[in-house]
Amino acid sequence: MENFRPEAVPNPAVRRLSLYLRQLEAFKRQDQRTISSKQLGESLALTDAQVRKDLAYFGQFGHPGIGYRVDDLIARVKHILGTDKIWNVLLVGAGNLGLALMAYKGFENQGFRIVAVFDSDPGKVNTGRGVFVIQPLSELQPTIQKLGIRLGIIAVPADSAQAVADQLVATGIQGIFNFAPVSLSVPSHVGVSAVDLAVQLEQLSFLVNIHTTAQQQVPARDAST
Amino acid sequence: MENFRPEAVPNPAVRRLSLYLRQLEAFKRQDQRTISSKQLGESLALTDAQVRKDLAYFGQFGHPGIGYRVDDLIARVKHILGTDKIWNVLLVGAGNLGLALMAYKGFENQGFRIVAVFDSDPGKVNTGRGVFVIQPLSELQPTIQKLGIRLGIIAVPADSAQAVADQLVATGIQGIFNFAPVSLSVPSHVGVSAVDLAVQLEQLSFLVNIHTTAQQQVPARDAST
DNA sequence: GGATGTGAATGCATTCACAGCA
DNA sequence: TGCTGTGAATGCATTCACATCC
Repeated sequence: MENFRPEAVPNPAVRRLSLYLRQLEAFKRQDQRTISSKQLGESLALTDAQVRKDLAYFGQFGHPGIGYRVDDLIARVKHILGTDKIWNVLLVGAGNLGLALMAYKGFENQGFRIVAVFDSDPGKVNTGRGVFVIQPLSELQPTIQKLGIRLGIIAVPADSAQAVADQLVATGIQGIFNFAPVSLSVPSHVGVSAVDLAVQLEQLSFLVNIHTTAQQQVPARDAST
Repeated sequence: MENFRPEAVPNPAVRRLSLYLRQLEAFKRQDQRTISSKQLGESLALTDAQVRKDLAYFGQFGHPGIGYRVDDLIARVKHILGTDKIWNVLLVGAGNLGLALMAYKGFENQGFRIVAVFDSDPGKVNTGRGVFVIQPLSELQPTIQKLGIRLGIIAVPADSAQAVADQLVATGIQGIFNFAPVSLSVPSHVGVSAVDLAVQLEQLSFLVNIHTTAQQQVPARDAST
């Protein structure tokens, strides 16, 4: 088995591993058996050296003169990322976002299965949403134990997110996927991954503003058609 | 006005600027008039030096011996990020995710207003979804010009995302907020910000796996209570 | 005294360039 | 020859530490 020291792997390399996996699956769909670091890099606008170094953090997967065997690399990357098996996941928050997440097919494809849904609103509890029955938060602990849940998704408003996180941590959950626009504080043994729409929107706004401003510096001499 | 060279600003600093803004608004709600880099940093688990350096990339906003005036800094950061005015935004894709985005109040609060919704499915076109009427993609160009839209959100399946991006670029859109799990390729004058659930999930899975593995190295001697 | 802004020093990530293997 | 894996060199971001100002 590949053996690597996680603390020696740069964070950006782990991010890119996900991108490699997706490209590899695309290449596989096109029946490509083998791929070079150059090809894989070009498909993602990265250098070949970057690709090789990233993969080498995790083990020796390539074959000099040949490249990487696509099937093999997919399997290895999935194993490294932990997506070679099913994760049972719970969802807290059955608002608009929660509903969209319940309906989202992508989770299942990636090996993440939402198996329980919770909401603090008594009006929502025990109503069915698709295949899910919404439970009260008091059921967190027994449900987690019964179903062997290790990951939780937080899709509640900002002001209750930290409280929900605390509850999840108390039940022994190991990872939190946070959609609320706040930085959660959790013990170091709990993993957190966040989707922060506010931050992303502001980044986009900043990017566009820069371009617009740069344009203004070269006053818009209309040279069209 | 503050004047900074965008190319001299590290990307991570721009990300953190968004976080600073959110904290500043929280401090303002608690009627705090002034804040030091130390306070601001602690609230986000960053060092004071980091905060000062980040802000200094954009101008001189602080007062030695005093700190930063909260109101003032909020206004300046908003101006830098470009969220001190309303952005008209269009949305392509009226599936589950699109519906959630239409219902999401956070956009409006941040100064992003969805003013038009498009979908390629003829069965959805001209149906109303809340306050929105879904238009066919053929209406992109005229709508963008009529409403002065500069940003587009892509909430369509992976296999049509690049085609939609190409159409948006062709209409002269300046920024794209991409929810589809693909790396879009667009000209360099078009800004892209992406939310990639697949990548985020895999990061979380990786994080949790590391902790689990580390735990296994010290075999679970139960020392509870 | 209490705080900012910033050059200098450190640390981390990427790129280079090449030895070595199929 | 073609390609990987990797030490060495570079480049970028963070942290330190201090001159400066209210």
